[in-house]
Amino acid sequence: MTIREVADLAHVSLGTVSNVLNNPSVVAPSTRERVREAIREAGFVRSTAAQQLRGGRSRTIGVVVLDIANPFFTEMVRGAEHVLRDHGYVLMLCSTEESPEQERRYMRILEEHRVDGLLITPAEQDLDRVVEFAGHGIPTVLIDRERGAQGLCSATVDDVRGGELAARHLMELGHREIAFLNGPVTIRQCADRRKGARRAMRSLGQRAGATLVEVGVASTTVEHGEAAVPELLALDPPPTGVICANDLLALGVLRGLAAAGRSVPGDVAVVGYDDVTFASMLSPALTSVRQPKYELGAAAAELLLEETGGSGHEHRDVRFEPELVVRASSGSGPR
Amino acid sequence: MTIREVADLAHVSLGTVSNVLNNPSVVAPSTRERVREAIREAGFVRSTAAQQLRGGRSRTIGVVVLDIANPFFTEMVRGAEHVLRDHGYVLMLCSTEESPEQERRYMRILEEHRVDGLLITPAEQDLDRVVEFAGHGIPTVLIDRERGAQGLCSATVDDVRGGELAARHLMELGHREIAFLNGPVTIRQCADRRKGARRAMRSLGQRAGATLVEVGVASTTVEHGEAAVPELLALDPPPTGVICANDLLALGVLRGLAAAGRSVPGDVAVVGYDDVTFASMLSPALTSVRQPKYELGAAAAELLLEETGGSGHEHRDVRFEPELVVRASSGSGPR
DNA sequence: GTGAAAGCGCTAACAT
DNA sequence: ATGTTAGCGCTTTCAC
Repeated sequence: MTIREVADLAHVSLGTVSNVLNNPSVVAPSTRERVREAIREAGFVRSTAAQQLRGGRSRTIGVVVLDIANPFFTEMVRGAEHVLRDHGYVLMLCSTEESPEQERRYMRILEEHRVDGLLITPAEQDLDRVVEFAGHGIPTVLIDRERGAQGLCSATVDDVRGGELAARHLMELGHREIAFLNGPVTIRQCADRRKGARRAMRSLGQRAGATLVEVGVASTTVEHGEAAVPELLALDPPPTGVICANDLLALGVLRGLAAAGRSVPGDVAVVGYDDVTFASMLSPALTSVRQPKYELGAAAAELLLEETGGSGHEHRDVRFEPELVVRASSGSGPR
Repeated sequence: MTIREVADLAHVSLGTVSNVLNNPSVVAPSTRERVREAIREAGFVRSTAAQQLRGGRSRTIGVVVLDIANPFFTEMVRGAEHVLRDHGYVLMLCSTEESPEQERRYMRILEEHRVDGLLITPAEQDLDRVVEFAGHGIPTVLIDRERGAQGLCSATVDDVRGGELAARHLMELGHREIAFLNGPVTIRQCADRRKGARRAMRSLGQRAGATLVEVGVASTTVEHGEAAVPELLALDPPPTGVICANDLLALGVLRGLAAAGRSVPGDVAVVGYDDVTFASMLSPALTSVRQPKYELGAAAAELLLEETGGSGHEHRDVRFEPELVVRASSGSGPR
């Protein structure tokens, strides 16, 4: 079904059909109705691809996240979807599962699709690919990653601060042997949270003789968190507190600790990161660093729209502050 | 950057460039290399839109789910993404948030994008729109909704059975006043789970004088679950057990019950549905009806590929069985 | 083995 | 107010 066939059906030219679609006011009311009727009758649906070829816009936004299974990203995507759908965009969602290679593949495909914009939480340490992508003229907004010197926008949460909040909390409770269960530090969030924890360590912990030991896992999932528990427990001296790079890891740790017969917070205090919906309902309720997930996605989408809008856009970073939410899992100090 | 410019750069015709892209073996090795070099140099990225216009395929699959914030759908999408990405497809993800209107809007857009296939968990009761969509020649697979008489494929879990398992469990524990906290019954999952619960009621409960009261909410979210607690508690006689249409609702109920000072399972037993990852770690651990989420998405995607493949495809339903996972929240019977 | 040319469905500039 | 036309970037015959 093409515009051409609709035109024949309504006994007008193809240009007129295009006009009732894009510029109805210039068409005489009677013709307009006739054409609309023909469109309905024919079940005509215009082709975005053809529009795109002609006009250049694909009405499509690429969204690249680290892990669609993580409620953090899910909330973030929801925020972005809400603002973008109101502007007629549809999301091409890509979950890299923290693999730089998968990320490259997806970015390639998104470029082939000529997305009108890109929202990305990069899995890769250096931003060359993303900058290159943006250099091809596609508005790009980083999420959870500062734009740095690059000509990009970003929406971020202060992860260094967040890491600091978590570590400071455990130290103030009296913990001296703290483990940091971290994901790949190629991921900025992981690197920054660690950095913050270390900073808290230096400012508060040094005098007190506190130590921060890092345990790394390949991916920030429940499974990896659970699998890391033996290694955590084998540390010498054993940690009395564990900070997890996100709530998924923390959930795994809670599960692993329970399986190992350790009590939380009695034997080990646990702090997560993200404050996903279910964190407050876990057993024990998880102390976590809250991020404004929905707002982050929405802000990134707004930045993208602004940039797409064109005229006089200036790249900038919208920054949110994390907040420590204290619950049972961090207890009241080591025994 | 077009194929034309690449051709000029490599001093060949545009047709030859197309050949090295789509049919490299027919091009002489030396020319092929020259062209590839030009492609690299020029940073050429082909346009899916143009390919689509010519060839008809968009390399895009529409995925319409009820709620992206629900880990159930997230896992399902992951399953679908894994199989589809290996075939060069990218997903256009649309979350209707259980709104039929939003669903219609999204389906329209997906049709304009000429997606090569559609995976959908319908929010709307009747399938007319979906059938119409499929009638336009777009392979369509229903998820979590039986295909019925329509010429469609589907991947489903036996929700009637699941509802039955949940109700039977509570009755076997001795509960006689059971509430069913349900979402909109326009959603088949909700209707079927209720149906199963009622069936269990008839087969086991009648003699025992058990009753099943339904409380409905507008949307199956944590918030709605929590908000429904007062209504649940105001029931006369008050229920000793609550079955929730999904785990998100159950999580909300758990939270609301805690806020109201009721203990679970002491005062009220709670059963969820989906067995999302965090269900086992809630306090108390949630008894739930497990569904094979990832497999469901993957199976639907496979069906879609099969149908896209064309030749000799026969519509069918891939059916999975739910499984009751008993944990603390359902306790050992009413006191 | 390589090039020329038609046309996919649409928009927008221009002609009537 | 309506019609005509040139291309957007590509694939795919068909000729050379």
